[in-house]
Amino acid sequence: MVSIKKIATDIGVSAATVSNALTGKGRVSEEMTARIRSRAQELGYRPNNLARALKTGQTGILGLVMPDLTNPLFPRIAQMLSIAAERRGLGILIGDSRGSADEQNEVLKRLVDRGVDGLLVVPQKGTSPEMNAVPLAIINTASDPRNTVSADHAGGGALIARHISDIGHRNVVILGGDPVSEVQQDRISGMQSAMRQEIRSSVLWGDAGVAEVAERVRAGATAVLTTSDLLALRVHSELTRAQFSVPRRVSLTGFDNMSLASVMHPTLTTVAQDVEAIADRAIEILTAMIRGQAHPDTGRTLPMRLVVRNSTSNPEI
Amino acid sequence: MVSIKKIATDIGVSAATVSNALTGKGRVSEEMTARIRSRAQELGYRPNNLARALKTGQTGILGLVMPDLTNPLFPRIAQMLSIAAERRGLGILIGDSRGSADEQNEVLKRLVDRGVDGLLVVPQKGTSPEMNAVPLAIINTASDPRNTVSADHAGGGALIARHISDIGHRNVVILGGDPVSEVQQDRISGMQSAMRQEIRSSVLWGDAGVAEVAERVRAGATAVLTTSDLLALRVHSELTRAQFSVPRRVSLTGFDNMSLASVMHPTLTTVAQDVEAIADRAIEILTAMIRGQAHPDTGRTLPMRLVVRNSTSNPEI
DNA sequence: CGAAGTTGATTAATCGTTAAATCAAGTGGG
DNA sequence: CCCACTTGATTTAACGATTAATCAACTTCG
Repeated sequence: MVSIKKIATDIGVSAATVSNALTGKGRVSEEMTARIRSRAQELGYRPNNLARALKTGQTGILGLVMPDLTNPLFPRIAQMLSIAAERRGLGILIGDSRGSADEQNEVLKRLVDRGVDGLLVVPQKGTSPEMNAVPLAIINTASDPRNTVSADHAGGGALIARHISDIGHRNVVILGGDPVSEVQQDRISGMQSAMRQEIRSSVLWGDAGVAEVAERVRAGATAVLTTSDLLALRVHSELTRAQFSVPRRVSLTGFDNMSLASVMHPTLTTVAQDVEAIADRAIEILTAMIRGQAHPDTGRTLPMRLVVRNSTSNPEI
Repeated sequence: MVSIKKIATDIGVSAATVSNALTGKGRVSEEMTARIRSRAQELGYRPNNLARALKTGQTGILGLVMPDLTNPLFPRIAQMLSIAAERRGLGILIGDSRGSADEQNEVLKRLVDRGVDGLLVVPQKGTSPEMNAVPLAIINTASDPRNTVSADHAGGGALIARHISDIGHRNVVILGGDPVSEVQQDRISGMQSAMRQEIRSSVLWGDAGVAEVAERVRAGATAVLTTSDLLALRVHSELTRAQFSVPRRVSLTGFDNMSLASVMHPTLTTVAQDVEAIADRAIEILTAMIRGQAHPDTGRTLPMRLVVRNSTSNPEI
């Protein structure tokens, strides 16, 4: 490996001068800078980030902790984060917080031990990660607004509910996956708050809820609003089994606009998060915190977008 | 931050002794080791991995490069790799090789610059990553057997084809996503080689292929074998639109056993990769290479498993 | 009892880079 | 012509660990 010292002795100058020339920091003459730069180029010099990090205390690496990569939305977030980080010359070290909240904190510690400058966390449902060794940005939970970047889940719920309400439904079922998830709670309360007074709605949860949906439709519900596309797909199976046609007999909506939403039959009405914007803002806010600055967008949620497809229509009378 | 030196002066011993006591390397008395260990514990000492890495030349970090996280199988691989790595005390730095093969090589370089000890690569379709600075393990492409860990895609194709053939189909359509992908080619050639002589089969590709499937069924095909679950879902939409019932009129199979396979309607017959085993072996082989050893399993593929669900049945006659 | 070996610790160098302090030489001004 | 200032480079120390070499103090044994 070719080091700064090699270049130095090579040109006959001190290591400090080489460092200064390459980083443009100290005082080096134009001419010397040029000579050093070109020699570095020739030798194929690549700075040793470990040594640099040891000295400066900054690794240029962010830790990313996700609860469960099987949720298809998270990989998209991870990818966008990775792109946003790379654009700023930062790397991303991943940690998996499967299992308990304790495990989550363990992973955070491990990442800090590895020298990350900051942490990006999509928290386990219902947990609030703590770490004071380095700055920390939380993604996608609206609960803690200090350092959180999140889609406006409640707003998204409202969009869906207004759509359903606008096209004439008056008796709807809301289905959530897990009441522990604050995200899902936000989505549901958004739905509820946006529905006009005259609409009858009730909330079901989890596997039991999925099993009960057909019953509710039989009892008069004309629309099923779920908190995830995957849940919607499962409901669709149940409805098909029970011989209820979507959207003719019952309208169905998802959440998150995953790839399957445009590919299932019928295609699914849902709301989309602007994942790219979330990732970008998360990195922006975190790097600002690392620099010790406050970021103006901290705590503001990002709007969601209604995507109307073929799984919703007027209720038949 | 509490360093080794702090502990040293604290106890009144040299830094080297502390290092030896903590790592268990040099010669330190039982008693002194105990004292040092407990003091380190008290102070909450955490070794600085950067400093250690600088000296030893090993960071304990592996680079992971994936082509496209939107493919839902990759996140599962990433997660399993992350778990397998963590179990061995290793970290994973991610890089996204979206775009060209050039980009892929850029990412590899960046990771090496950051000091990774080795690289795990799921290559872009049709590319073969090169990097001689550090050991490199390739995942899921059978093309280059030296340092490759892969499911037995051809074997998986054979499993599916044999199943279809066993239950009586004699006229099948094979549908691939992209002929550039060697994985998909392997799957398809596996299907073809396992089908009995008397079976008529033809291969379609991509969007045009999806559009043509219904036509082929109308012309007498009774089964559609695809190279991915997502593709199968799209085909299912087309078939439904064309009023062909699955599996009554036509059987349909996917590949990879993604979560949607068990949740769509009808549930999808497919083949599963043992992702955990692949991840584990990949890490195992890579760490062996890093230690400079050869691993006995290098180049052997891992068997796939047939998962029969409701999308396949006897052809109606 | 002296040579050789063992034990438990210390010293000093090093990994590659950065940064503050220092220094030599040239420049300009009064 | 001398003092103050600027420029361009060097020295030196440090970041936090590891490791080879060294050393003092005991053991052991012929």
